[in-house]
Amino acid sequence: MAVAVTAPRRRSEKSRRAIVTATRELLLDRGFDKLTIEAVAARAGVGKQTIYRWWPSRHALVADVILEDADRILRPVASGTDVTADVCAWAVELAAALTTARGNAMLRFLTTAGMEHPDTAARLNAGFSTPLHDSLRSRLVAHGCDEEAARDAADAIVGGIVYAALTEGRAFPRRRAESITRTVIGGLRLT
Amino acid sequence: MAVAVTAPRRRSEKSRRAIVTATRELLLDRGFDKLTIEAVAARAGVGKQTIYRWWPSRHALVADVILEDADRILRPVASGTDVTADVCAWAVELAAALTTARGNAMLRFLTTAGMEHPDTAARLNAGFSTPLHDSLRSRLVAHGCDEEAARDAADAIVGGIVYAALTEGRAFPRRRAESITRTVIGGLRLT
Amino acid sequence: MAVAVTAPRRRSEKSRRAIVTATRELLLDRGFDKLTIEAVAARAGVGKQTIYRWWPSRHALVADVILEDADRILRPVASGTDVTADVCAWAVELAAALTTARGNAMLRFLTTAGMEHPDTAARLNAGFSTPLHDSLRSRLVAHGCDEEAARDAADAIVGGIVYAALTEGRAFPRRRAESITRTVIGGLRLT
Amino acid sequence: MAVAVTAPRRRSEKSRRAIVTATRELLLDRGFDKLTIEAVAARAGVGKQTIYRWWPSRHALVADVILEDADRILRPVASGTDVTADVCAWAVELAAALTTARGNAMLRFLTTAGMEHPDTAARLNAGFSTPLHDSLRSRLVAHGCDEEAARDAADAIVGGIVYAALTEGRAFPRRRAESITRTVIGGLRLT
DNA sequence: CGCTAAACGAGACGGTACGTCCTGTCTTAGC
DNA sequence: GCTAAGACAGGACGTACCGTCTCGTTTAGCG
Repeated sequence: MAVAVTAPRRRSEKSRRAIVTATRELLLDRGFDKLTIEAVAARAGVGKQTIYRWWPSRHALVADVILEDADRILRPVASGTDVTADVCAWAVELAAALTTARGNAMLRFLTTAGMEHPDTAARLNAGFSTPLHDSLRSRLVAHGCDEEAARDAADAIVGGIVYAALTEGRAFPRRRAESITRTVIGGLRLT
Repeated sequence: MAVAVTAPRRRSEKSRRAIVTATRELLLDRGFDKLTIEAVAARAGVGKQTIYRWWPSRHALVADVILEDADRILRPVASGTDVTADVCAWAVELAAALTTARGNAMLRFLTTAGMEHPDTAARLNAGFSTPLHDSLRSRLVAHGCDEEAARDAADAIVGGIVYAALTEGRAFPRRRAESITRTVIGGLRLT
Repeated sequence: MAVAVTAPRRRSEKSRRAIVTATRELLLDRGFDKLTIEAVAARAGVGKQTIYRWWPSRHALVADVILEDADRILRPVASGTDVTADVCAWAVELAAALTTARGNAMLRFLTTAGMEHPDTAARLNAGFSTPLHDSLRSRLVAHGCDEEAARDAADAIVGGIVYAALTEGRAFPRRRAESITRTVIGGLRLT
Repeated sequence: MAVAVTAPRRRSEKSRRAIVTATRELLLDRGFDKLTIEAVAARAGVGKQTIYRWWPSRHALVADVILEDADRILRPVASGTDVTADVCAWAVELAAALTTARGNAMLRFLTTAGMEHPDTAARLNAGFSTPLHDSLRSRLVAHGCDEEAARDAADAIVGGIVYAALTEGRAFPRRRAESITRTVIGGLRLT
């Protein structure tokens, strides 16, 4: 019988939101490695300790902020009659999200934030890469693609788009997302 | 008219090597964001100014170190009779390089180092992503693949492998690199 | 202050004692300026607020602790037949009290605690310096010494011993207290 | 022949003076325990590290400042024909110095600063108590007073005045310094 | 071959931010 | 209904590095 062993530390929701908001704002207009805990605290009108009390590191804080915004990027693949069309549309939408100023910035923070601390990396994978990959893969499987091929195709499509958005930045043209997707899907045997 | 384009900068090669070596060592055993100029200077037995004289920033220094090691990762695609076999072998080799302790670390530094400073990012792209992509793409074109399809396939294969190596780290199994590659190439019309 | 002795303050005597005891202990084994309210609260098993409710500052708390221990140091001058002998004995006893580990520590806290806040200084003077001075002075007056000379001699003896105990610490030899006392008293015209 | 083994660490005299001056000013208008290293650094226009590089603690810094001002208080006893007059004059001057706003403040810092750290206490004793005591004692010895009596008388006079200045603050009347001095000297056998 | 200017090692400097500790106030859960 | 427990805004601590700036000391290349 699960008794509430963990004391329900009376955390101030107001402070939490102020901190997350301040972090998001600073992240967008100064970039990840100009982001300092002191600046966040000052902008949020909060003591530094209140940040350190609830987040172990700057990376973890940024991770939380990004995860809160995850749904701007993560969308399910539509389940219409034409798989290829659905997947292409989804891919273009993904590319679009990753080439907005905000989305591209988020992608970079995402990559950097997970770099040093394995726990943060794991959380970010669970919140991003995995759902992204899974939604595509399961859509393909639902259309008769075998598991392994679906996984490979998902790797290729997601990897192709994300890696391009990472190296080419906002210059990556959305239509190439469609082009890549078609090339990969073309080789699969679908119903 | 004071030209003297080739300024005979009397730069000490000994110091340069000591700095690059010290940076590489510290990078591998402390990680990118624990790397400090002071630590590099101390380990190299060099004054801080000597570093600042020749490199504008920590990112640029790391970029140089990584580029010096680039050939551990970049290999041309073999030009045998079987394109698929050649590309698969190359892909597996790439995955292998990116999943060694050193290679995976380098991939992460590469990603992080290019994140803040556009110039550094450009140099790193020119030294890594571009050659990687090009060597694969040109091999495909040489086999009758049309330009656009070759580019897309190269995006999918390189992206798929690199992105997986980035998110899954050393756990990424090399055989999946082959599997991805086959899936993508399967859809192309090759001679 | 200190009128209404039986003030019906709904104050928990248990907490008061726990706080004072904890303060005394921390004072003796960490020193005055390592003494923190949080540490006192923790050791006394008391909320911080309970301390702040009854004492305005750290100095005041320490003052209370010291005043509770005052009788270890303050003794009346014996009223035997030989003034000089009585005063010398008293002086040696004072020096002894001020050169125990605890007494010397107390002397220092006493001095420091009164330094910043005038009210605290006044309370400490009333509890220490004044009684010390008065008991000596009145004994001398009782033996025919005129008021002014008695006051000066008391200043010289008390000051001489306390100042020496302050500057020389525990190294101050008790017999010098006697020697000083004899030198001063020697100049007075006593019955 | 002592070669200058110790490297002459190129310390900035300008910074040193700025720090000492800032400390003195803050000490006088905010008091010892409101004195913060950060405030000193800010007022001196200096990095905190520059303070920490040369002084181990706040107490040590204050000690230096006080010692630089020592000569405002320390004066030799005049060597005229009348010992009593010379000593009285000296005592009144001492009392005067200790009852100016600045002198009294210094006396308190002196006492507090030496409280926690034995090294600082030793330096301050060597710079203050000892010279004060010695100049008086040697003057007495020079006039035929035996060593032990001179030491006791010096203890009584210096202690009487300093202790009074400490407990009574600026209210201590200078003429009482003379009165105490006369009372003590009256008991000595001088030539 | 000796002069001279640069590059060098060392490290002090004014600063920024760190992560920790404590202050004094305010809130809440549990006896 | 008190009170311990402790979260909060704030501020100073002492440390680590930043990037700049002298200091002497090599050292390379020209004159």
